[in-house]
Amino acid sequence: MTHTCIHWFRKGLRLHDNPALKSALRDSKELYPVFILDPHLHDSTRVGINRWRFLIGSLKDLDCSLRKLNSRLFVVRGKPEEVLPELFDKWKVTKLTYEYDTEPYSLSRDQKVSALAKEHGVEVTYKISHTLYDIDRIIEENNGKAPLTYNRMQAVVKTLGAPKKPVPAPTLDDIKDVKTPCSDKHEKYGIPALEELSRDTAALGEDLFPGGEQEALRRLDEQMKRTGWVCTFEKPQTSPNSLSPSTTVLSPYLTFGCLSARTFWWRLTEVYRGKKHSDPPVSLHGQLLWREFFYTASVGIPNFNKMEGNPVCTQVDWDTNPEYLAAWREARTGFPFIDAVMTQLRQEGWIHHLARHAVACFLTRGDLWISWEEGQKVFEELLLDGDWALNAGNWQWLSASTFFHQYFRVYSPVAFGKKTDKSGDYIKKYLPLLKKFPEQYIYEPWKAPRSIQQAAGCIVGKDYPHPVVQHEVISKKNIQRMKSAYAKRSADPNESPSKKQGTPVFIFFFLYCLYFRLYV
DNA sequence: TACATAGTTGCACAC
DNA sequence: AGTGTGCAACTATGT
Repeated sequence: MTHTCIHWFRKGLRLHDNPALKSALRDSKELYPVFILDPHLHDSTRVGINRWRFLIGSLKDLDCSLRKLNSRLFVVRGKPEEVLPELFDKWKVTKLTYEYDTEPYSLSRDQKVSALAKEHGVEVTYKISHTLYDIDRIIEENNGKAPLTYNRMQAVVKTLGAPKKPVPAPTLDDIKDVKTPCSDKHEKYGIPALEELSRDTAALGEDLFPGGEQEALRRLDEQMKRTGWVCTFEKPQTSPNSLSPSTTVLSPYLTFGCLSARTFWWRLTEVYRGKKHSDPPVSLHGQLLWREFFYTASVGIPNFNKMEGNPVCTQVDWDTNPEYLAAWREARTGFPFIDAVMTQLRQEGWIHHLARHAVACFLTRGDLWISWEEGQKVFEELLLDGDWALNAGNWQWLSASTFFHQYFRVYSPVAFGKKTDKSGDYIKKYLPLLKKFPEQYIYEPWKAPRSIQQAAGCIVGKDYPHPVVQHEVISKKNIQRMKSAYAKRSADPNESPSKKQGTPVFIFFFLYCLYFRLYV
């Protein structure tokens, strides 16, 4: 019991399965739980209103839980590399603990902070608890490279065994010898109000997915009670356009670390025990492994959130088209399914994974031929579960740039939604303007005769836009553009140095070498 | 080395 | 309603 310790919450906004916090409690006499509002991360041009609300909810919940342990949360405003050294001095800190974070910004930030801590005589301890495994170990186990297929990922993970068991949340007994100095002077470390962070609070809808660990654990309990559903869960069989979510919506809680992935994993293991159940990649365990897969890729592949300089990403001549991009972002492409999904995304901050597929394919290789990096930015702003690694990885997947290569499989902005919602109830919910269109035209209102448009009280071209593109025509053209991008990829050894050369070139080179070995 | 195989979730159309 | 096909034909991995 010697240290005065700051536990620095960044992600990992929870008490359960928080080994770094446990480590802080083990040998400290004073504890300051700190969250830093970092202008780099918490920037209102990049964080939408729903994500602000989720973050604030999570901080309130964390503060509440800490107060039950006779402690509290200190919310500090400023750059970590500036405010932490000040706090080290002010509070006479001797130890700093935090959860390991693999994002490039976090790694360089933490490196700077660790150096500063050393200068201030502060001991640094960090623990891995955001992911199921130590991501660096996965890469090591795969000969220093990130697996590029899920199959390979599974093989590698198998050698590592099951993920570690989660660490229980600290109790009053754990904290009884550790004090958190609290006084009125500390009021400046309060949790921010939404108005402090964002201007357009009027745009807020209902709080469907409140932030915080308690809500995360409640939601987990609720989902895990559905044992039959959990055991038969197959992601591709869930619906992208049901009126209420067809999946768990635990992703925002995993992103912010309100829920530990290992806690989720082991709860699933309990539910599965002794029962027939689905398996990865489609099962719920499989979903957690997908998360791990993209985290591994994001660590092992340089420039993972970019096309240029990303060695595994197919280089594509995407168009710069601000009009198309705005139409997509603002839900006015003229394709009701696409616009409904984009509306749900903006209003609620969560859309089904397959809905993400449909709009991502539409923006990139399917229709609008706009770079996946543009889509990535929009998702990062609007998704509650916007996660650096998963967002970059999935955008590469859907644009057939990395991981997925069957670019000729194109989602139809008309047909895809019909498979699970023939009558278009989802469209009618999010685009009430179209709610009087008959079923026959709800996915393609521009095909409705004028009289039907009039009866529906919605004229295409006036009240609702014409489709921005002709999908049947443009998607065929785009497949050919993808084909030529792939042709360049396999022809250019600089782009993929590990790839074999064009076969004829290789054969000539081989014969050339053979000739010299034998005759020179 | 060369080839086979699989790949979480495409679509349209036939039967 | 489910299954099979053509579409044009990709890559990473395993053997």
